Amino acid sequence: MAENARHPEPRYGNRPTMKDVAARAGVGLKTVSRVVNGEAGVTPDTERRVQEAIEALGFRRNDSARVLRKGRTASIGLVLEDLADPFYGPLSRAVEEVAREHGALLINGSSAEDPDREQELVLAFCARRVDGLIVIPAGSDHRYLEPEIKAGVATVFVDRPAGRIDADVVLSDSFGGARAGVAHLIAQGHRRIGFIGDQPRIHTATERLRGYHAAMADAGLRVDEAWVSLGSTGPERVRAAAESMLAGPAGVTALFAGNNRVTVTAVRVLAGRERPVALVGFDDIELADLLGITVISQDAATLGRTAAELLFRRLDGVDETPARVVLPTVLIERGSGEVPPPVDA
Amino acid sequence: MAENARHPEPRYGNRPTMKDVAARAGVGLKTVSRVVNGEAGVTPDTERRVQEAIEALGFRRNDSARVLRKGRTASIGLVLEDLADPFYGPLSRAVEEVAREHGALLINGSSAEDPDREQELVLAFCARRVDGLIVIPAGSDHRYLEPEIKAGVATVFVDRPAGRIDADVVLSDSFGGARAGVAHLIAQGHRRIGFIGDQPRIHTATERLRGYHAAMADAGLRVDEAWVSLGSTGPERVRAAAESMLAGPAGVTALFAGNNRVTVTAVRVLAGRERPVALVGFDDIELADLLGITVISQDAATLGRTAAELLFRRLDGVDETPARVVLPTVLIERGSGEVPPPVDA
DNA sequence: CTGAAAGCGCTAACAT
DNA sequence: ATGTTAGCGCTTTCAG
Repeated sequence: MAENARHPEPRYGNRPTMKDVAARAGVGLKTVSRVVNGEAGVTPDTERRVQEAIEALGFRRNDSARVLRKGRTASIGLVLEDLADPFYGPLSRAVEEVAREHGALLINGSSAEDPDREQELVLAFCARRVDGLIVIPAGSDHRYLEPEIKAGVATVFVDRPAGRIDADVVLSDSFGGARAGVAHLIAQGHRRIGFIGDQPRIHTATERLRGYHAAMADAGLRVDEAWVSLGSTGPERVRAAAESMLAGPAGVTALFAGNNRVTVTAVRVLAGRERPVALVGFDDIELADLLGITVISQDAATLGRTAAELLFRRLDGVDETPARVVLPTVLIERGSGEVPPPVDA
Repeated sequence: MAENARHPEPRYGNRPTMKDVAARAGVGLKTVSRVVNGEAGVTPDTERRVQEAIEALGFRRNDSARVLRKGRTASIGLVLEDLADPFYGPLSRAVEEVAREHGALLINGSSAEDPDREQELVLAFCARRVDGLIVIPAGSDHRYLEPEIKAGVATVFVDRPAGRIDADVVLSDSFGGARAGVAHLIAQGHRRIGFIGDQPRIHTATERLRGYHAAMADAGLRVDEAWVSLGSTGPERVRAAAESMLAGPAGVTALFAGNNRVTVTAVRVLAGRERPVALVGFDDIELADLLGITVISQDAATLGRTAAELLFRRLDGVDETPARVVLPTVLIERGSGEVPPPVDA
């Protein structure tokens, strides 16, 4: 075995190569390659001998070398915000499923909503020569991707549009969804409605806020600036915002929560109050049915699947102008959004 | 541009290489390599020229070639059951975080609880020459991994032990957790307690069932076989199992749910009944606090982090005998588990 | 049906 | 400080 311990590092990853298999099977290198890749033109007998050598040696083709030669890696990269967020799990899974159908693997990365980290991940993926990229943007300037896209890396943005670059994008109808949700509250008789959303640099946050304003304007309702709060979706901030909006006799009688994180905290805050306050949240949540939470639902899995399908269409050579797909949202009435305002409000 | 359209396929991925950069900067290939990798021994002036060429050409190092030479890919593979399951998102994220600290990327795959698919994913990861592997086993025979492990692929199993192979494993204390949960119900006065769990081929399911039996035995309680049901965690099956256990005057007065999927359905079933039934579930769930669900909580993120740290310790050359880490669970009382049995039971 | 030779883009080892 | 050469393990090309 260790006949010649010359190598400074024994390279414990000293795996057998096609050359080794060829030597053992007494055939040429190319024949092994043919067998491994199921190419035609090998005698059953030769094939058997090669297979035996493969088994005996525990050979496994080195895809790095293969990639180097072929140019394609059969892998795609997905950069999202946080895999631990229940919104992104299903999205990622849907992307994986489509990738699998196309024989590709998925490399995942969480940007933690940090533009630098997004870029770092994207470029690392590009260095690995992923065939395509699905990005949920954290930053607002994606010009750094230009050379990559020019070099042929298919790219699709999801959930939020790319900044300063023209590329495919798949979105949920944040504007329309929020507008419908707020209109629903107005239809219950509410006139003082609060909006708590994510940081204003996040596209969906401002779109949903736009929807809120549109619905209020549609109904001819005034918006007090104290009713609107954008910022971190951390529990402390959301709790403070909600309590401030609800305070006093002229406090809001209904809340619109800008995303699932906000909804969760809002539910906790409202659960502790005697007077019922109406609530509609953007994004569905597990067990929201049992808690009776009315939501504007968007389908994360469909978002992911749509993006992935678009990506693979590009990889298959479709060369249309960048698409902008907007997926509809659905209002699901479960009770919390159907609470009327107090009679004395 | 297209001065010479000789190539049959224009290979739109015709990216610049170090050679191109070298030519443009008027330096040798190795100098470019030095600059790209931040190695010492380059004049500031030379470095600047190289950097300019890199910018101008949009060069990005091809890590496939690098990997081929260096032997390590700085990537690890994670095979889990389903990324869309709220239990695995945080686990995956924790693994990613540790990988990131070690400069490695994470490749994800969902086995969908299918042993063949697990193997397929694992072997695909190995072909990509991941440095290490974290596997949540779907199958019960992992001998197919022997050549890989022998070849130096560090491997850690999580959530369930590997089958027929000796390797590191990180588990939650399923047995102890279930035993404590059931003991808690017994302490409330329950004597007829049902157990609904996952398929018996899943290790955690049988371990939790063992815990159930242990707690019952500890209290000298008889177990009616009609009180135990293992199988799919799909809502229909769980609902049927729960309703059958609850039926009749001698039905169970309390339920122990074997995992988060089961708990969710159990909560829905119990919500529709007039007589209160106690419930303790294994795994915490978002919003369980608002719903007052008592659970045995296990920490998915810690599970993932522990496994990843173990993996990287192996990659750093630590060569101890395989470890078996068992993480404790915590009983969180929220109300549903503190309901006493009806007085007439 | 089979194999030898070239080369994918990079890094290691050795010049200069 | 910089360049040259060889070769990682595979696929491609072309010759037997």
